[in-house]
Amino acid sequence: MNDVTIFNSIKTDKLGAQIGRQLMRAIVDGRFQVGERLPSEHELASTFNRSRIAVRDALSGLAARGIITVRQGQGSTINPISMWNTLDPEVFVVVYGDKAFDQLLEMRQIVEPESAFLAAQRITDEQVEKLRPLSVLNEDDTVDQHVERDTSFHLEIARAAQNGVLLTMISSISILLRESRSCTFAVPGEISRGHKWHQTILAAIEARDAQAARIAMHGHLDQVGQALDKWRIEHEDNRMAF
Amino acid sequence: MNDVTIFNSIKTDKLGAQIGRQLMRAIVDGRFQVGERLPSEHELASTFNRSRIAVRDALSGLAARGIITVRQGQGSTINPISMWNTLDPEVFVVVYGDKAFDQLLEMRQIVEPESAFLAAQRITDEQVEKLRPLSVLNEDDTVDQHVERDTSFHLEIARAAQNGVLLTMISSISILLRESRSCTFAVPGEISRGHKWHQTILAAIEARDAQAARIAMHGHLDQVGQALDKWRIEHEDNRMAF
DNA sequence: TGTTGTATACTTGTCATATAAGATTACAAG
DNA sequence: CTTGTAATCTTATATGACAAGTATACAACA
Repeated sequence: MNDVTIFNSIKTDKLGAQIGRQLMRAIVDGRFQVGERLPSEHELASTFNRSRIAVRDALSGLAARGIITVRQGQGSTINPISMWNTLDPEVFVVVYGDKAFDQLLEMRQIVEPESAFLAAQRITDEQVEKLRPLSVLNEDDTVDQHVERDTSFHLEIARAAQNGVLLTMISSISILLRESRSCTFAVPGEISRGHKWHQTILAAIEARDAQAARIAMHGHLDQVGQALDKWRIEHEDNRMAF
Repeated sequence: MNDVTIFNSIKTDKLGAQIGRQLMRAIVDGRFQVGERLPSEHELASTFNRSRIAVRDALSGLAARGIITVRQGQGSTINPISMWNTLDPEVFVVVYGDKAFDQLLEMRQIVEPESAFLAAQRITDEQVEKLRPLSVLNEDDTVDQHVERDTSFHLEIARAAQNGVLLTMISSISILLRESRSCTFAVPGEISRGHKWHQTILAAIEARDAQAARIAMHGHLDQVGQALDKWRIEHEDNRMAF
């Protein structure tokens, strides 16, 4: 009855999702060209040796993510990548792999300082109280707890900015950022550095000093970028082994 | 055989999408609480007087957008709004209605100047050639053509910024912005003002002057905001009629 | 009292089969 | 060259069935 997770969760994916992933992988790998037609549902059912229902599940999943367009009587055609919903985590990991950290960080550096800026102008007293405990990073906690706390802190700031679109964007990024955060928190001394920056940001927001909040958030993200670089240098030899 | 579209396209939505929209509307209207269970597929099939297949289509659509979680043996439960993919156009229009223009514009003012900044630094000669014709706004074209051209121009700049995440964000916004653009282009003189700003932005990017590109994009969006205000004043009386 | 097994009823997941309806093609009729 | 039509692809929807996960109540047991 302890909190530690010993066993991995048993994978219980629906058939449609599994088939969908295989199809997505095939599309991303270029086995089907943009504009090309996929095999018919009947054919796919045969090749995967599953029912048409399962195949339809998979196809409707791909269609919902903008990857294909299904039309009655005509079949399924592959959409240009510009139509894909690459912010969907399922799509993102396949399209970008694990090496999108730089792009994500660059995006954060564009959006999050402004998020802090607006938050400092618009945050309510209630939201300040909610934000304060989230700013603490305790050395004794586990990596997962750090990731959780850090994510919540940045999300709460976005919420305080009182712009639903901004909040949605940042939370989309947050989901994709989980792995990156695990890496940076593994760098020695990063927790206390992160903690100090969080306090600086919090103080600026509490004081309703928008400019200071923007600058502090920018500095914080610079520090995150440096941590990411350090982590990479430390793990470069591992990658060379492959 | 002319280009002008006289007739509206016949709506040919799939049953699942229609049922899904009705369910989404019911959820947003608060007829079901967060965490609550939806009626079973069988019950829903009865109430909508459709097959279970159609209902399952609808539910899997909602699940793909993060609105509900479907679990075997347990039914479908409604997720907290933080899990909803509100960037999905289908979800966005229901959640935010038509009055999210301000939030969208604020988001653009955060993201797009940086998009132009990065584009000026990273654009290739080929991309400049693609961008140039898109910058032209011709007074003789239809509103739809303006919207199309304008959207492409801003998207191409985002593409030139060479950051997939940024591009995806801006294209997500673009889809939601279609209606807003139709409004602003209806304001007299707005086409030529937009044209001039586009030329300014293009020139800055062509000259690889990142600072100038950022400033120009910011000015352009300020002008769009003013146009939106003008449009609102002009249409205020119409809204009072309701 | 508290735990364990079990039956039961409810849920979604998957399947096979059939029919409706849109899309495409070829081709005959005018 | 256009129009109508049949054939044949495709997906859309319906029906009925069974498998399998989940929750609950309750008996059996310690």
